[in-house]
Amino acid sequence: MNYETFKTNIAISKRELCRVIFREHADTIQIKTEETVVRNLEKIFDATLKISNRKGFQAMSMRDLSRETGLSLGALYSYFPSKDKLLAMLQNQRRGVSRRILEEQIAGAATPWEKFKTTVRVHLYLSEALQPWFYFSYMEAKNLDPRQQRAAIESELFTDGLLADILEQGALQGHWPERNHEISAGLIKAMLQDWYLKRGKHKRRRISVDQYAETVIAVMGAYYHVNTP
Amino acid sequence: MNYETFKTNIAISKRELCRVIFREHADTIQIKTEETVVRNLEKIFDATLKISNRKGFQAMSMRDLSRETGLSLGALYSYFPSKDKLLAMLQNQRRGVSRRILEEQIAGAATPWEKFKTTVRVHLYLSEALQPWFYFSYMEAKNLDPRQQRAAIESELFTDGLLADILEQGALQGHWPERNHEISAGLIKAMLQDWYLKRGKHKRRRISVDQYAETVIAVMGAYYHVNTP
DNA sequence: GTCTATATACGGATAGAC
DNA sequence: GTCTATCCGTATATAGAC
Repeated sequence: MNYETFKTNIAISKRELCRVIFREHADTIQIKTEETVVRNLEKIFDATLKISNRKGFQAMSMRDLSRETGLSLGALYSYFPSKDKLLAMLQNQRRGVSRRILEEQIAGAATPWEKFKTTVRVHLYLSEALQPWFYFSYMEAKNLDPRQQRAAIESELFTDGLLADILEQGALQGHWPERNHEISAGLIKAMLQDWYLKRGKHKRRRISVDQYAETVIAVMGAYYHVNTP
Repeated sequence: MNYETFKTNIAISKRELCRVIFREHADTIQIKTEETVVRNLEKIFDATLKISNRKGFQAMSMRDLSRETGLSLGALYSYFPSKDKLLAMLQNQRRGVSRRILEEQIAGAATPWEKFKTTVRVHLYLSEALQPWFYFSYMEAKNLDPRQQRAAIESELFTDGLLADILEQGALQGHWPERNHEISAGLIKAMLQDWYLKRGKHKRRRISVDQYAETVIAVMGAYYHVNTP
């Protein structure tokens, strides 16, 4: 698998994400025509991510958002009840989709090493396809209310746990030596997150997501004594 | 070297940092008695980091800061001319100190591998000693004005360059094989930054900074075929 | 040096016309 | 569905007393 095949197979369009969000928030969204809502939600989310990722969600005023989307203040408020809820809408959905795709893809891998490589690649590919969403949910996590902050932390620990379990499995099955798999998982996660946190840097250096994935795999392969070509 | 010895040898007290900041900003600080300024700056910085690292610098109001420091709004404004300048004061100083200490320590190491290990350890030890400052300057970098944002990016690239140079040197001297050292340096940096970005997680898992340092060194040692005990 | 009181602007959010 | 006009709270920053 590489990024190209992933993109065509998965097709997680922003459009689709917006449609899901609309269905889940039909109660708080005042407009009822699905096509209109999806079209405008996409505009709103794009604009929010664009402005927030430059100067922070708190620093983005509703007037900024109005200017960027071309919608009036009043119109904006018929798509979400408050600025805080807008934040929550953006945060939750991305996590659910990522988790589902990640689990589906891992299930298709046979050995622990295959599972490991799949996790690394799929995580990177997801964050590549939805970079502004990933960046946003990392940087704005602390602006959530306590309840949702717990959800964000749990989600962080979920990937860590996934990776640690795979590494543990491989050690139990004798594919590689024992290590502190919890620390390893944390280090891998750090490398995966750096891909979307420093996107500008990687772009400037002309590093492709596939090249990055293979390097992360090679580094951990060496540490776990897995022979890689 | 371990964290204990580092801490006693270096003694980068917050107090000292505040004193340097005072001297550099003597023109904009209205109060002139050094002892008073240093004492209050320490209170102000501690409070700013505490509040900002919880809910973000933008979300911290001057009234929050007044409450936390015990100083009135009026008093606060005699220590800095605007909230933005306060942000800048916090950002700049930390970088200068870190860079100086890092370069001093690396100069004392003989081989590329020793230099590498020193860089990893010193970076982690610095961020351990000044965790709130490191976290803050990472998370709030985007709130700086463009001029200072460039300085922050340069500082990011400086550590990357330092690491890449060391790795390059080692390859040239035949200590290890050729690799894409630029990517390697980025991955290492990501692991180093994760230490202060996810401090809560590491604390909960009872991972010590020394244990973390040795794991990062072991991982990259394996990738670069360096024999580690 | 530090305080209280206040000027002034800008923020989120809503009402009601079209 | 979308707009304009506006309410009202809270923000940063300053003036001037002590």
